[in-house]
Amino acid sequence: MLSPIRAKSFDTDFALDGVLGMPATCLRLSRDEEIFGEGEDADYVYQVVSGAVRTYRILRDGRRQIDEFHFAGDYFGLEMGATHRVTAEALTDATVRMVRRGALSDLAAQRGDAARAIFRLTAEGLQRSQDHVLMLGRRSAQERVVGLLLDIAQRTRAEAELDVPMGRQDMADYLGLTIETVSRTLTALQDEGLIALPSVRHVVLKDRRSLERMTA
Amino acid sequence: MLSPIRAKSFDTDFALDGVLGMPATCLRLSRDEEIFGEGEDADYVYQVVSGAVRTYRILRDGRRQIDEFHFAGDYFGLEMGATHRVTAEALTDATVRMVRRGALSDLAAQRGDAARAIFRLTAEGLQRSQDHVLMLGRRSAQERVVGLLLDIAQRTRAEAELDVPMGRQDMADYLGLTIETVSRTLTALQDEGLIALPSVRHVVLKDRRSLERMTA
DNA sequence: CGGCTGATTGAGGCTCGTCAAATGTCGTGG
DNA sequence: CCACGACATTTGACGAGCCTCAATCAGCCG
Repeated sequence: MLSPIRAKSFDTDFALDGVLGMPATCLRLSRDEEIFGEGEDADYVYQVVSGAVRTYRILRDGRRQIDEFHFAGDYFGLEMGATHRVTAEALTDATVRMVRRGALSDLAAQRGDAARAIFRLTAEGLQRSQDHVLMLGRRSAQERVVGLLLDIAQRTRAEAELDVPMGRQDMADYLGLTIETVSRTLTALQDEGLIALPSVRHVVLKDRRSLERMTA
Repeated sequence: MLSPIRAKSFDTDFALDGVLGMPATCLRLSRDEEIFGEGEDADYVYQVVSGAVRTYRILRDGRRQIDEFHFAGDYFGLEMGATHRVTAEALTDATVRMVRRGALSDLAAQRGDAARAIFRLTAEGLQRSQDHVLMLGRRSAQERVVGLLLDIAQRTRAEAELDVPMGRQDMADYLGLTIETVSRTLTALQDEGLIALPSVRHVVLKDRRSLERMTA
């Protein structure tokens, strides 16, 4: 349901990898470790090397909305503005590369392809966010859960069996649901024969055609 | 609740107005007239001159999600990719300027400030979309309606009394609610003394402080 | 003054949230 | 290897919030 950004971003990756690949500092993170916080100065841009990352915001009363999950190869933290608008944390043990924002804008000023690559990443983020809006505004709990599973499958290049790197609470906070509704929805999908749940963090898509029809 | 993009985009407006101001074709539209459709070739970029515009997507079964409302000065239709991902229609009678996408990318290639301006517009769109996600994922009907009213007030530079340019169905489809819930919520806000509704498309913010506290 | 469209109000139902309890999972230490 | 404890997930019962369907009302234009 969410847009297949990876297929389209090969040259993006290529253009930026020249930058982010070389002088980048690598961070090793353990699960739930914070990478940056909402409101902090945005000095760096990041790329997931391995593992996965969540970015989120919280309301005063504690309600949390996960903005996006970031998988290997994805960039994050490249919002405009001097400060981060979201908090970023490792979803699992992970390693990320970071580049100084200044280095990136220097590069963008020198090389048009790099500037275009950064622009494209931002535009793809916008598309993903718009898909997210559609999901939250107009889809049922079941459609949302299915949409997330298919999105994870696509972004992690999984076939039938997929590895869900986040817990139920993370899924709920991404989908605008509660943990109980996510759990119930997954067992309902299992009962309907659409998926199997060999373990909590593994899902088998047993009828991908039907699942995809639900999210169209 | 939504981000105050206008305050930050003065130089953006300035940089692009040089382009969009001169060789632009102007379209006069009457209410509900389509500007472009989802899936059509994205040949132009647009700016609202007067009136307002909605962009939206619809699911197969007719559910509609309004992506964004665009007011005077706002740009729209500048997604990457060859085709439009949303449909754009005039919310009211409106006039919009349009520039060929090719002209814009030529300019961006020549002038760094123009490229940066376009990038900034996209990044601001992303921020707005993220705010929308938070609203749809984690806010109650009342909080959503209040958020929209305050957003309209801000973007149209209204003080206490504001002009709501869209009907209840548009509000509902932006907020992920039904028309009845929007209507009931507005009368509830009126009963609580937080707003007044002198007419269907006019709202008076009677207690802005309380309203703002609801959306923080 | 009708007639049309859009908004409001009402009654009832369904989906999802809340609260609570049971069950499962995993790491740690015996 | 097993037992234990901490934590995550699942399940259940119930309620709230929002949706659906339907009727009424308000505004607007001929």
